[in-house]
Amino acid sequence: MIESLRQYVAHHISISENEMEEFCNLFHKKTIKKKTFLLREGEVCEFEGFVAKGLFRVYHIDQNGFEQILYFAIENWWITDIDSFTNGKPSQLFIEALEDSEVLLISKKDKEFAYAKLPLIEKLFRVMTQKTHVALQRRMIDNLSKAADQRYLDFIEKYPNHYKRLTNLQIAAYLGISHEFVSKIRRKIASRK
Amino acid sequence: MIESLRQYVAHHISISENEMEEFCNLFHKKTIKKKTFLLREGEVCEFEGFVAKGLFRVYHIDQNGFEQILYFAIENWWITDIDSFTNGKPSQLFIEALEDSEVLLISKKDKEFAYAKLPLIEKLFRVMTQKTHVALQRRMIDNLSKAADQRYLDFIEKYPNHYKRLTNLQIAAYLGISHEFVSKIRRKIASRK
DNA sequence: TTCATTTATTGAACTTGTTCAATGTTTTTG
DNA sequence: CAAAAACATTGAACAAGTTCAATAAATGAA
Repeated sequence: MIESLRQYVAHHISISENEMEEFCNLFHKKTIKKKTFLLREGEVCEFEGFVAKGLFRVYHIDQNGFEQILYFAIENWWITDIDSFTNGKPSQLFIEALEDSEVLLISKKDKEFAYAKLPLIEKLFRVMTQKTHVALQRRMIDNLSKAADQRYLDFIEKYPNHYKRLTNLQIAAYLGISHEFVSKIRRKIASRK
Repeated sequence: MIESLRQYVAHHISISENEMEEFCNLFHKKTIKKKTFLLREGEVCEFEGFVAKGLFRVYHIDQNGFEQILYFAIENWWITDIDSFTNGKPSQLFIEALEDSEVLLISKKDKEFAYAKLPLIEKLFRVMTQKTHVALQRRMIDNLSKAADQRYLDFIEKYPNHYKRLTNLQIAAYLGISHEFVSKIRRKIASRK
């Protein structure tokens, strides 16, 4: 399963086999069962994780008990609470496996070691963070401008692989609408075909 | 006006006077009049800018001609289109001065030069990008969970200095609601005091 | 200062999305 | 396999936010 991480790294930067080995050795494998948590609100996030297998949701629960899903992470995605991880603050987020999953975790200390020893790793994470940020900007704009049915269509078009593995409830919490309304959108879409 | 950039840098990292000088010399001053553009949709964003004075809006115009404001930048904020700047793509954004403003611009080449020569500068931008990202995550969650009136209240509480310098129309485009509804929210708030 | 332009307010009718409750369907688990 | 639990669908009543149009207020430029 470390193989998928190697491929991810090789796809983004060119480093020697030795460096690759050294970097990948900083990660620890963790197997995590469906419906269990990698992180809960209040805990300090001590890891950055690469999803080798499975599906996670990263979400927040507001004062009224509603969930907002920040993102879903499948194979080759990274999961962490950046704010908690980098600043050592208690997290406001939950990270939960939605399927039996496997994840490769790196600690803060080891990540800093990697930055210091392997400058290209700094580049790897910088590029990744940037991409994530651009995607979130795009999502913000779409949320500000598009109606729920369009956002639903965009979601299933943009993430066809996620979509099949998610329930209406989860998609609703990502789109910021009620799951009943997701049902109604589906019906409407089906009827106009 | 370079003084405000020096202060910003000094506040985030510890570098020598020589390094500070070298870094700050990579920036070019630009004075920009109210209602003029630093970037328009379709152009490639060739700069990263530090606002020394004034106020900018960074926004997108959708297919229906509606504006979505990604953020407002006042003194000590940075402005750029990361996606366009880092990937050399045509921008989907507009950056417009809402007041007569002064901005310090650095080119991509000079920024890379700084990264190569002054490792702490890499840290500076990494921390900044991270903060920006965390703030956007927070905003995303709030947009998913909170009603417009609460978002309006949060906005004026969080950005009291922006608020005074903005019109209802601009705040509406940031919150993703109509400006008429901003009026109605204001009336409601005023009446319950 | 004055006139033109932009911005803000208001109301009425409308659209989008929510809530609640009931029912049916699928998935999990012992 | 059967029972329980989780998930999905539907409708009716409601709430949140939009749209359009009219008017008032503020700002800016000559």
